[in-house]
Amino acid sequence: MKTAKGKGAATRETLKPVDDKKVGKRKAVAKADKSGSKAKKNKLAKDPNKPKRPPSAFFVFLEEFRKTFKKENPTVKAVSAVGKAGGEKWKSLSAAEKAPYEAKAAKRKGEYQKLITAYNKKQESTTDDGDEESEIHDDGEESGQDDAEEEDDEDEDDD
DNA sequence: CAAATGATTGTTGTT
DNA sequence: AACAACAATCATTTG
Repeated sequence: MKTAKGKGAATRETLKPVDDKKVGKRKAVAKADKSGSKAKKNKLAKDPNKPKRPPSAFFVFLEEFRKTFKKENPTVKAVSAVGKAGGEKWKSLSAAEKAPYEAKAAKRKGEYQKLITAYNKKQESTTDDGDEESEIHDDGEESGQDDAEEEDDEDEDDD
């Protein structure tokens, strides 16, 4: 067993290179850039068709928590209040309680990956070199496809 | 009037 | 591998 302090691959021990409670506002998600000027935003083009990221277990839990929170706190006004309360509560939950939320989040993730794949497939068409990959040809196409089969499987362990 | 912000954690995406 | 930004929400606030 050498490797002494190598921490080599950090098998156990929580690896936390950065633990900043607040990185100082990661970003305020800048959006809406339509001020006449066309800023050539190379790299990372955002497409309106790009599926949004799936909600994490925390968000799934939050959605329900929000309702409850507002129900018990109809006077609350800031979203931060629910966020803070939800965050603390979330940490208070046990893995078993988070399980159902994670399960839902996991499912959402699967669907998202499918969407992303389809989205990527559409984008994959042009083999042009990458300079101006933004081909702005707006025009309806893509006739329906993909039928969503709503499947609600409730697997609850019996106790 | 319209858009950003604030606050939470988790997950995905990019380098 | 590790960091960076974003996912929902909604009243408040600023330009």
